[in-house]
Amino acid sequence: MANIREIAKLAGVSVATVSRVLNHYPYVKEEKRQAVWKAVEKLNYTKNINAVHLAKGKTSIIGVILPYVNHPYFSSIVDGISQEALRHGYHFLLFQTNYDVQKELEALEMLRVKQVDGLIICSRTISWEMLKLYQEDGPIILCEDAKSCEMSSVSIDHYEAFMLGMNYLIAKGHRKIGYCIGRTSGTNSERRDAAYRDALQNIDASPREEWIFDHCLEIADGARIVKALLSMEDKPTALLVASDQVAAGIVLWGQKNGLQVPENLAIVSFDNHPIAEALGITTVDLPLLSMGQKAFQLIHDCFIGKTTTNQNEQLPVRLIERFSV
Amino acid sequence: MANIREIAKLAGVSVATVSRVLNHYPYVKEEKRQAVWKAVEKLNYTKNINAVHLAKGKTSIIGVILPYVNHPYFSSIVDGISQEALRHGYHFLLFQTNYDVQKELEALEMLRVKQVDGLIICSRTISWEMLKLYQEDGPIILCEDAKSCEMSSVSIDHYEAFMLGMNYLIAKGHRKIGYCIGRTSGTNSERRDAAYRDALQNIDASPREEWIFDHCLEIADGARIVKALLSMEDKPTALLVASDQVAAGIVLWGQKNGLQVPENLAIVSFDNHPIAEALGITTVDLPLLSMGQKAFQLIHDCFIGKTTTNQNEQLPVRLIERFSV
DNA sequence: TTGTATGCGTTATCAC
DNA sequence: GTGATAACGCATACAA
Repeated sequence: MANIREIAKLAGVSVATVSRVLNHYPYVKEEKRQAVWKAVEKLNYTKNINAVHLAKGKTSIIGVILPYVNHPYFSSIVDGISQEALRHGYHFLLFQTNYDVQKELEALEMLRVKQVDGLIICSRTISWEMLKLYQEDGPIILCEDAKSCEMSSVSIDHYEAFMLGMNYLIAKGHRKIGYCIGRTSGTNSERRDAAYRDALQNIDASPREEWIFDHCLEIADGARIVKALLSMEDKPTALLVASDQVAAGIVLWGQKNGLQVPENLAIVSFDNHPIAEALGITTVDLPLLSMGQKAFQLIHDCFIGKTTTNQNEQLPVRLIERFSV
Repeated sequence: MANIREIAKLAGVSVATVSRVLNHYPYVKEEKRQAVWKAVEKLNYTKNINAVHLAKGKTSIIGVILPYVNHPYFSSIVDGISQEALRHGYHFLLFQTNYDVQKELEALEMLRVKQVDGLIICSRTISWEMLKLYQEDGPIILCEDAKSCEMSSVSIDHYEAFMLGMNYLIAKGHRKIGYCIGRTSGTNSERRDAAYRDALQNIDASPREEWIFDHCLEIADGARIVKALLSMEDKPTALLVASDQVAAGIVLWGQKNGLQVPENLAIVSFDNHPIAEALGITTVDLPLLSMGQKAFQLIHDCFIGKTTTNQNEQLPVRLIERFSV
């Protein structure tokens, strides 16, 4: 593979001039410019991008940390990041962690070793304290409210979203309300839980731990929820379901097992993915694509020095009324 | 940021020895090894991976080309690639092309400039001829049958899969059969179309172009299909649907509009994603996760020199009988 | 076992 | 405008 020196020799100029031509500098005599391009053509030359990375000390690659790529919630975010990165000539490495701290640490190491210029963390297990150790190695953007820990973030106001759902259910007369969630730990989940409890307190009702269902991620989990509900003596009359996928599962397995939505159980879910529309599920629209785009924009602002302070953006949500309540 | 030279100085050894320690070479005296690690610790040293890439001439990064990341079909494949890459200490860059040839070319360039060591192409628009120009730059694995163009591939036998579905429908007495597909071009789509026509020929039936629905990708497309079917005078009695997502859309929008599955329309779909089980849709299981894993394994075999010839693997499919026929 | 010297392919500085 | 040459940070062949 030809390198810049061979080009220089063939074109009869110095490597510096070749570099200038290749990088579209002004102030190169036209005839030399021509000669360089001719040599490039002739030797079928391409830059070795690793050399560029080394010389420049940056890669134009960002890292994206997420637990699962094969889930609509996260692949929507990735979609947004991807679109925006492409527009700015950036690439991204995907780190699928399955919420394993070891894997999260490995991804963070990529920032230290300069494999990536920055990091977007869609969801995490690792602690904020640990995270902050890597802040000096490059910009990190979190997809959760990180104002209190003094890191940059773009997030959905999950408290507001859950509150919206709760108040809607309450307005429709429900008092026995439970919820389904992917995991109970994590900033976003904790905010949702807080909204749940606050909303119940507002109507002098108390939360019921057995109405809170953990590990709800995909359609198949709906079967488990339905089964659990059916075997309960004192059932909730309504459920907030933190993923349209799970809500769909509940609706569909409910149909088969005599638990009708909304007759026997009201549901408000979250995301507003196509499946919710198809099933007529009332859902809170979460701007996941926008969040991905915004996350990249924030990190890019750091790269170009537009931003030096921590930014914390919140994206609005809205309830979409359909027929599951 | 400290570099290897500073470590060498502080530890009182040469850079070569530092490198040996860092890369776990044998034949380094224990006390020097200790000294090096102590210096590493003290200066909070990390390798600059770009320098490693430059010196080694490789990156341990592969590129993955796909049209959409936010679609279960593709994110399943990515999941497989991701899992397997991680096991072998590789990372991957995702190139979302939206089937845009320009973007596909940009991704291929990453192979030329040594940004990636190899490429997995999940789906493409670009021609085989163009693709072959990049073969000399590194291994390329296609997720489609590429035997005839002499490139490596791991694929699902979509001809067999479609034939399986067709014969099942035919055995159930259907003769008026159409199909839904993501796009009509592409190796995989062409193989499916061939199976469709061959199967009909076997029963002396002829294909009906108006029963072939293009651009079927996600749930929402089901609404369009249902509408089209309802306005047809001469309807098909059965449909092969190349994605569970679309099949789900047809079932759900059909319910709302008086087109019952299977009473008015039989459906066999493909993928065997959770939504198909939830809706009781008879589907052909496609091993997408395995395909992703296998794709990485093939490319890895090239890296370690285990394979020099083109490999063409086919993964088996199986029909899962449920209640949509 | 260890050190020296060189290569990897650019970019960037500085003198002319 | 242009060319030498020094970084960039590491791996490795070769010599000792």
